[in-house]
Amino acid sequence: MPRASREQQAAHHEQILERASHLVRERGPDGFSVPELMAEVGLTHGGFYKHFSSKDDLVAQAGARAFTARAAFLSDLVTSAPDAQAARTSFVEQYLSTDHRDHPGDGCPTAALVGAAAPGHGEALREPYLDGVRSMLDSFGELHGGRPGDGSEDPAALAGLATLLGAVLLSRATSGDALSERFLAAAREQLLGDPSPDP
Amino acid sequence: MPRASREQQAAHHEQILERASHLVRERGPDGFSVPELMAEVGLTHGGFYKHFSSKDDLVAQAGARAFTARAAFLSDLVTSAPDAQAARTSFVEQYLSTDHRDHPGDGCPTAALVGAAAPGHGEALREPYLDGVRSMLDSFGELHGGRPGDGSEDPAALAGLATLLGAVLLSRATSGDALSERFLAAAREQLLGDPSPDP
DNA sequence: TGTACATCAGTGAACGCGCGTTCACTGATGTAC
DNA sequence: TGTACATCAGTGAACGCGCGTTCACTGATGTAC
Repeated sequence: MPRASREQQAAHHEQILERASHLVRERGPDGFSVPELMAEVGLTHGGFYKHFSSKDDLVAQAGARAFTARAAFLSDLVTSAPDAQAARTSFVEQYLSTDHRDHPGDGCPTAALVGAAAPGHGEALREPYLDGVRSMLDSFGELHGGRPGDGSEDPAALAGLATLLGAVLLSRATSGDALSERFLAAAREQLLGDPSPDP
Repeated sequence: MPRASREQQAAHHEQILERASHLVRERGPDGFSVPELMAEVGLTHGGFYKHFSSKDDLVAQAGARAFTARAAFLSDLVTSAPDAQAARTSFVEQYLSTDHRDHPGDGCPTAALVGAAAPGHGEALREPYLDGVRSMLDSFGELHGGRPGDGSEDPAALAGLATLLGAVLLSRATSGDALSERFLAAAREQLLGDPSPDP
């Protein structure tokens, strides 16, 4: 496959970035290799550098893309709810679902990348991560009844996000044990006052 | 240094394990190499396999050691408090301190290893992690007024741990930004009803 | 519209590197008498 | 207590491997006339 058309090239770029945005959430920046990623998209590794200047560059873009995709998903979820109370319930129940626990690659990048954004793990994800956290605090803060754009100063939104994120990470780390579902249920109970199980 | 005495060998074993228990919390199981670890202890890498059968074996033991050391630290902290209420305050304030945020290598392994214990990252840490979470739930549950040994069924302890862990991880991921301290303060406020800043 | 040619997306071999692990070797330690 | 010798903790060169990255090459694409 030498010399793809511009259309094909754009499609390949899109496929690489899309696949990477899932892989980086599933396994972290060091959990997949450039040859592996390219093979999954049906290409060979050499062409990678026609699309990205380095793996770090790819990781930064894939991270940013994960946050954008997640924001769109949450926006849809909130828009399709009849009122703010229902939206908040949907938000929390989706976040604390076993589906979200079991599919980090399709899920919240704030949770999936929290380790990779910490100091000592490179700078690639730092800026997209901070933007993503602020955006999530804003959406969650509004559902809490806060003023738009004030999520990052609303203690209820900050503590609520910590509870959601802590519960899903603990639930993933204890997958297969009875504790896993209990973390999800306990966080749901605290945030919604509703101990109803996963549907 | 050929043929160390039994005393020296035991001391080396201890030093390797101790250093590894910090490194694995600071950087994760893949964040340090065997040659690096051995050099930090003043030895060469070849001798490593006289002490451990593989790096995975070391990681499992170093993880278990981190949980044991942490349990001892928390036990001291609780014992030195005048009553259960004061112990609970100490526990939460230590957990949500900037010192704990900035020194993951000396801190809570439940937080530091939450990513490495999740599925798809090897089995080495699975068992020590589950034991560690249960032990932490038990101590925290008792301070909440629950019955001894029932922490893993107490929703307040489960949600409380999720909030603590989520806050410290988000605080680490946003280090250097104003958000970092806000996560700690918001979680402290929720768990203690006390928004007082880090001393 | 047709032709000649420059461009460049993708290929696959090759690079240097650090990893986990192995192993022949060294020489002080620990033991047997 | 002294001597002879087997043991084995630690050394350091070497292994195969997969990584990120480079590069000469290919040949269809896209452009200029």
